[in-house]
Amino acid sequence: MGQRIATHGVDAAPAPIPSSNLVLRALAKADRLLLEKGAEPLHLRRGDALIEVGQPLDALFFPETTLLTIAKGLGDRAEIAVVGREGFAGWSLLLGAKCAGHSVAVSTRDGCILRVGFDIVRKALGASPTLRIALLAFVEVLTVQMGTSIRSTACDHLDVRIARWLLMRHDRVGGDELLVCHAEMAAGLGIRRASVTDILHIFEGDGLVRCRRGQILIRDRDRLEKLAAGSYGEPERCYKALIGPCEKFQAILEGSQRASA
Amino acid sequence: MGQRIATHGVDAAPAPIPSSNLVLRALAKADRLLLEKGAEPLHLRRGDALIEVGQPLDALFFPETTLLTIAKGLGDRAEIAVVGREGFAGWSLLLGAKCAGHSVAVSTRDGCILRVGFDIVRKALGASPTLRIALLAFVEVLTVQMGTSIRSTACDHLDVRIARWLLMRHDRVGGDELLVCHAEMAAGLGIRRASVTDILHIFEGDGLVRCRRGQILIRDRDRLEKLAAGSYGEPERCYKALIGPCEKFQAILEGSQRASA
DNA sequence: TTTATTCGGTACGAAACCGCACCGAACGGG
DNA sequence: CCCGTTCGGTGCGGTTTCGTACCGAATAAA
Repeated sequence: MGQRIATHGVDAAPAPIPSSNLVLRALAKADRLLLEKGAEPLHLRRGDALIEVGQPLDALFFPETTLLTIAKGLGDRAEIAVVGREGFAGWSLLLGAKCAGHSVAVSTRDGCILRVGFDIVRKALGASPTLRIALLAFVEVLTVQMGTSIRSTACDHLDVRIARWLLMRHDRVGGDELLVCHAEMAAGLGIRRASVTDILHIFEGDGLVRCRRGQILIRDRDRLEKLAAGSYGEPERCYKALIGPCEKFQAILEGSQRASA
Repeated sequence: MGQRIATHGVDAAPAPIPSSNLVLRALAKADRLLLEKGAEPLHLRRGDALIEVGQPLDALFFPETTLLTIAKGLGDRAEIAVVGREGFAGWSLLLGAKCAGHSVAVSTRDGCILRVGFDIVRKALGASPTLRIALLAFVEVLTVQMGTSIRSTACDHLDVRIARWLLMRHDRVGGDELLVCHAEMAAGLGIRRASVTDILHIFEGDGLVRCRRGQILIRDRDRLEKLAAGSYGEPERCYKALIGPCEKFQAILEGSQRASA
């Protein structure tokens, strides 16, 4: 609730070109320039809200070094997707919506994001048929991710759901360190904070993770994947097939995000 | 499973034109004809599988008098969406996917559906820019529906989830009669069959529904909506805003679906 | 009509989670 | 360095939901 609304344009750093966003990187050079030219780089802080439910949508947001949490609901707010620099937020715009059906907020340390106003997007889409195809591919990945979430939430026990949550974060962050508190995880998953603590303890006892205050270190990714088997992996394979190689989405280029300390 | 794979073309009834599918009806006349001309009407039976996970996608399916269940998962299969004649299945094709990421099956009494092969769709999309916009609008509605499902599944108790399930079916069916068995509901929701039975009894005691074997009668829709408040309604409002009026998706034209008895 | 199958009613112990609440430790701001 | 705040560890009773299983009734098939 004490969420700052992102103040567009403030802290406008020099535009990082070429962007490190993987969707932009996967574009044909001409298409990429169409978007990057009109892009407005924003420096955001953890907790900043980019999109609030019901507000008009007017831009796409391409994370550079941030992680975005897409959430839904007023009282009980639950995460419906997580987007790092392998994707973008605001896709509803491409599908014809005028207002946001969910909220988007920054959920990692401070970082950068590219904002592309919709007038620019529209013009670019008009100029390039291949651009639309590329952007819609990520929407497909998202629907797969959401479908997997539904199934997992409905059928899986908390340990599996938490493992999945950790893996998805891990994919989208440089290094093995996740900066989250248990309460944040619990809210995203729609469960008790204490349940998160309990299960993380079990994970820690098994050597899967290592926890400190506000931080979780991933120590044995393979076994986490094994634990989440059936509920993890499909969206990632889908991404690879439609957009490009990912492994860990962050592994492709490292080193450009150690600027916050 | 004992699912029949749909045998395309068999039982090809005379093409019902204009279609009773609401997405097609909402199209501009020219756009609609583009699709309907190449449409192949299929008569399907309950349980028929239209799309199986991993198989190549090659068509869109516009329900006329059927209800489609979109499901995900191998062992534990859960419903991720339900589509009646207010929408269509196979949307991943519009987003660039070549293979199905989920399964689609018929889940009401026998009925009709229009199959439009993707070569036709592609040609039509090339010829009409407005057609793409119209079809993508339904994808937006679907993402909203899926997001709502995630939140509901994560945060709501079973009675609310079941109420939501009933309402969504009721919206997409002519009349107040749902033809489902408890086991089917349970599978879709990823819960126990006995839990469904128990909660339906409570609903029945409150006068919300009336149950017979393989059938549920909706008796007090208003109170069902009140019960599901917060988890029901948003996708429907979204539909109205993007595609057209709906109220109950079936209320618009009645009478054409009493042909199965 | 008879028979096989599906469907729903019911029960009961066990497990998973929840709600709540308390408390110390770690951390950040003054 | 002190103090207010956030974060995590922990406990416990209470629900909710599960797993499983059995059995009669309704229905479809023979």
